[in-house]
Amino acid sequence: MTSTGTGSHSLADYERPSVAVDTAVLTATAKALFVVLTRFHGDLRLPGTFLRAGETLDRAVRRSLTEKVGLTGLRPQQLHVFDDPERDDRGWVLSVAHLDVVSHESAVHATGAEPVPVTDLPTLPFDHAQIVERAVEHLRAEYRTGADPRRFLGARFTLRDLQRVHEAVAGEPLRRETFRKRMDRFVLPTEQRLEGVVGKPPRLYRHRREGE
Amino acid sequence: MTSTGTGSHSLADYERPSVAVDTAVLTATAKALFVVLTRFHGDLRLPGTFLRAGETLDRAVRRSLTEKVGLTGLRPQQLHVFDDPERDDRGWVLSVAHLDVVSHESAVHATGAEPVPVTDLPTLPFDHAQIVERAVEHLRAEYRTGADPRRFLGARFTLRDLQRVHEAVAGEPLRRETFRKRMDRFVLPTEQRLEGVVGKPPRLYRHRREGE
DNA sequence: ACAATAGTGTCTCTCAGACATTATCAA
DNA sequence: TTGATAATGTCTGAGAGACACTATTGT
Repeated sequence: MTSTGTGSHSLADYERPSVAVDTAVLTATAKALFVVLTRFHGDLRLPGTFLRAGETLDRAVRRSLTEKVGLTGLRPQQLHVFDDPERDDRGWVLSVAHLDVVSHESAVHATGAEPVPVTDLPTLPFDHAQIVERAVEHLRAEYRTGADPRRFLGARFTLRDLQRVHEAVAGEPLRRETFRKRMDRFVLPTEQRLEGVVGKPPRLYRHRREGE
Repeated sequence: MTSTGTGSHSLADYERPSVAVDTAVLTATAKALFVVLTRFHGDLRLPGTFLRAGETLDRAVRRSLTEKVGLTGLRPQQLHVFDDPERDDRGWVLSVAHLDVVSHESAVHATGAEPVPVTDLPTLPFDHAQIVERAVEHLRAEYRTGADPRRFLGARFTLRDLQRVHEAVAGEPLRRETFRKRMDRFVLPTEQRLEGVVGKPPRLYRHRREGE
């Protein structure tokens, strides 16, 4: 909107909700997808905070991640607003759910962060379980559209490593040959190979640039 | 969330934003997609309102549509939260953008509603142009997944009419034979035909039910 | 007869899935 | 030499796009 209809109303006429942000920070290893939880009064939950005056949602998310789990430099993305008036017994609180992604190493080393496999979640408060579910589904949709849109891997990578990222995101094994063919559109082979490994040395690939 | 971190804070410690809802109500004719605008102080804009205490976003959207454009019985869907602290010079106002859909007839007859083709929008205030853009993109994505997910058409319809709906949503002409084959998964032919028309009388189709 | 619309058939292309084969390393 | 991994080739089936053809009506 923002129209009050007649103009006779002012913003002060309406009771205002508290607005919080809660973020599912996902990481991927070769074996599974993890979500970063943090401990509050002994229980695990998603990191979150209240939105402050003059602050954007994006900034509130990044501030909460810095404060709660010591993670920075991220690209939060909105997922959904949870708006049940009864969802928080302390009062009227809307929560804007977000998704973000970090490398697994950052998550493991961050103080206050406890990465947990998304397939093995503890009981979470509020709508946090739904948020994780939406975040995973969103990430899966993203990874159906490209090689490594969230850049879990570096500039050069083997197709095997890329496949393991996709398997972690998808939560199921993928056929090797089909996967390679599907990635053909998104990656280009380089002349480099990874040396000193068992088996034929794998070629390193890079992301395909605009119209290559 | 909603975690305050230490527990020493209460909800009252934080300034709270006003929260509004703004809705892009879309309609489709054989020729184009329309969005329902309403006039406020002489200018066109999307219908919207402020969220009230104890109200869900969904209810606020439906209330605003009833009040502003006389439309009811809809299924609003969240699109995005617009959160620029400076977006409304009356104060700190978040807007939760929504999408909804009505038949073109309802929109034309509704008092206060002015349907405008989405390809020919006037200048809109706030983020309303972005909201329309997101709504159209969302509707297009929906119509790529089924025959008539938003039920612009009735229980029985010709494939020609269905194609026209899809063309209005997509904003471009579609190939007839390809379209028919694609719809094969979603619709079933009935024995009825539409009589009294020029050319071979078209068969009426219906939506395919669970596992037909 | 003719124009107009509905509906079907065929061919090609692309892509996914499944299977087989070749290539190149370490141990 | 053997085991492990990388990379390629081939076949089949599904679906999209393009084109041609038949069917059935009103005028």
